[in-house]
Amino acid sequence: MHAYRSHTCAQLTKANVGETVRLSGWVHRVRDHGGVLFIDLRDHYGITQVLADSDSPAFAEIEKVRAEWVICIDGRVKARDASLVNPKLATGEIEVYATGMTVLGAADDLPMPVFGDVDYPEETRLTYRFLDLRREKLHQNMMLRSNVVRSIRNRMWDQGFNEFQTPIITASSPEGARDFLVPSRLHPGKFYALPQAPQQFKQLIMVAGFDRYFQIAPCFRDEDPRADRSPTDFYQLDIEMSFVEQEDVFGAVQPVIQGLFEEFRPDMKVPGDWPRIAYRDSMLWYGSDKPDLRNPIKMQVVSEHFRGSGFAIFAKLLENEGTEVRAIPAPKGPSGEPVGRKFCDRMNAFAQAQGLPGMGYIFWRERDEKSHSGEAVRRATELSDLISSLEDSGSLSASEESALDAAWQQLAKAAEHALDEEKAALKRINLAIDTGDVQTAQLLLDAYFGPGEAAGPLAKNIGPERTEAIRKQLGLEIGDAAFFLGGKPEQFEAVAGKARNEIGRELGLAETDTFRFAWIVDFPMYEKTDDGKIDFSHNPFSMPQGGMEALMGDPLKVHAYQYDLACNGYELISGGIRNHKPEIMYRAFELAGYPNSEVDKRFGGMVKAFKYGAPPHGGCAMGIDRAVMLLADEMNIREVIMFPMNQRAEDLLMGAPSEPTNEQLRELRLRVLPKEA
RNA sequence: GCGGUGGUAGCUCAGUCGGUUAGAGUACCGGCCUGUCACGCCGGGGGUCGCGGGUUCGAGCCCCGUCCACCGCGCCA
Repeated sequence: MHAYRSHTCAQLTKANVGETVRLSGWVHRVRDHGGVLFIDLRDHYGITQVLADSDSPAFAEIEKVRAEWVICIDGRVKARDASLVNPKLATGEIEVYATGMTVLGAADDLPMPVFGDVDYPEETRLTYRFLDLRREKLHQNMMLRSNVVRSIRNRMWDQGFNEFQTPIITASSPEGARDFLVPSRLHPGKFYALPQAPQQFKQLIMVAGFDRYFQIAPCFRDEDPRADRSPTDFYQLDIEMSFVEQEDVFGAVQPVIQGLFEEFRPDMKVPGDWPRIAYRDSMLWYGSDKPDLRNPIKMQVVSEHFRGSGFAIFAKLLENEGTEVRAIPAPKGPSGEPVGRKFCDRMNAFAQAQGLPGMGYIFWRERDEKSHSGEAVRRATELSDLISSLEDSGSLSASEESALDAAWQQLAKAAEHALDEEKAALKRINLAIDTGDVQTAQLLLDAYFGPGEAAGPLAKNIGPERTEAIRKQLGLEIGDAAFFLGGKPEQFEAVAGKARNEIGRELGLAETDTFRFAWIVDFPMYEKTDDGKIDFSHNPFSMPQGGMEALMGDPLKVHAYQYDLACNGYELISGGIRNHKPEIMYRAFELAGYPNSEVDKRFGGMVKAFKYGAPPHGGCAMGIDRAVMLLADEMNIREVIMFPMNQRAEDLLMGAPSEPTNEQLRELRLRVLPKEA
């Protein structure tokens, strides 16, 4: 017999009944009935019920065990009566009658239970991470992660990629984030850096001719965390390919990612059409460069409807250079419940909480028939239909002309008690029909006599014609609403994106059973910093679209061969076609204010390599932690990392960071400055 | 660095308008219990209400400061 076990806690079935077995594991749960007691014995693989009664020689010892002790049980496999079978357990048809027990590792009282799925404070969970990891959910998340990494490797190898390891202790590489530095003992006063990504190494691997590289690579960045961003370190699937254009990278990556998501979430849809969306469009339509496309809301520019309108805030604002008014359409959700004033006011408050002056809104409701009867609405619809068939035929027959005339007369009669402005509209409709201006005629018909009317303070200010034109542009109907934001787009875009999410969520518009992917492309190469300087807007390694020629014009108009893959509101992948030409690289840096000497100093190794025959190349990197988050349906990245840091980048279990000994500091020739008062 | 939310028993939480000795569940300890699988029943121990100050006859509750945690912003592909 093996020292610890003959079977795991998930293995025994009816077929083993009568066998003498040895099991080891943790005491998951004890149920002591006095004369008989049950232990749920748990290991990595599963749970087996152990039974002992007063006839068992081990009974007295077993009565003493407590939750999370590690014990070894000798016993006999016994079938359970049909009425006692536990269908929730794989081993539920049997139990093990204990004849002997050894305590392998006793446990103190627990700071948090392993049994059950109650939420516990992060601090406790992180301090006792080993207990948390025993719990079912985290244990499963980590197994998912392991399986995901295996699947990724297999898929990459199958596509002819080779995995290579790159240095961890290396040179600082200014990719944007803050470096983690490592003091050098052999070179006092000098420091290594931990790589923010294996960026330069993978490009060197391409120059070295290996053609297709990948690595599950650790990356280190000294930045503050977010729920979806681990401080200190995280893992990437790092990919690089030679002799490729952007679409080649997409073509290599999509089957890996799609296959991965299909493999681990068979319950979810993974549509294979991954649109390419320009960065500029993504910001306009979704207010984000990582849009959640499960939400169907697409924002639009509606400035023209507000220019010179009675809504002074927007009308004035539009007189300034670079301003726009954008609409967030809010169609009613699957419930069919009209989007009303209450909801609109709540969203307005949401925008204000995000620091905007507010969001104007319009909602469309059934026409209130105070000024004219429902008859007018019906006649207007008839007339509208007639006009549109007229538009199709192009000219009027005599019978058509008289039909139009009759319809018009009936409308005028039905609208006998109309308000003055409606009567004025009637006249204009007639005129528009006469001059063959079908569009104007229909707009006026719908605006003043259509079945729906626009409501809300903003609608009153701009009047029915403009609101109707907006409704038509946005494709909305009665029961729907729209929100409006104005100003310089860069100042409200992000909040608009959040509002879009919030509206989609509250109205229940978004899909819940789908992973929606999209490539976001054509990122700007440069951006203007707050103090008016030109700087790289992403990483400086991407090839500018248009090459050297493009770098001779306005830098802010240059797009880079730089792309992200967005999935359900997360940025899953980021990559680019690299700049492999030294002269273009020097120029690119020059535009950002770095002289050639600076390029040589910071990327000397790589630029030198480019001078000895560099292939065109490009690639990308996928956040492993993020991918597992999405697959595990977790909102927090710590749920998919074995030993994560807390919000202040501390490892509560290991006690990092910690103070070095004086000996260590002396050896490194370092002195710690006291904290400033 | 800034903003939001929170901090009451080992753990999860309740605690009304400022008012008697701060409660429940769970875990732990003791007793009973031979078919449970969140076993059940009886009893017990366990509290600097994050910390400091203030207002008040009286503070878990109100005020000021401070520390800690999480979420967000800044930052970060």
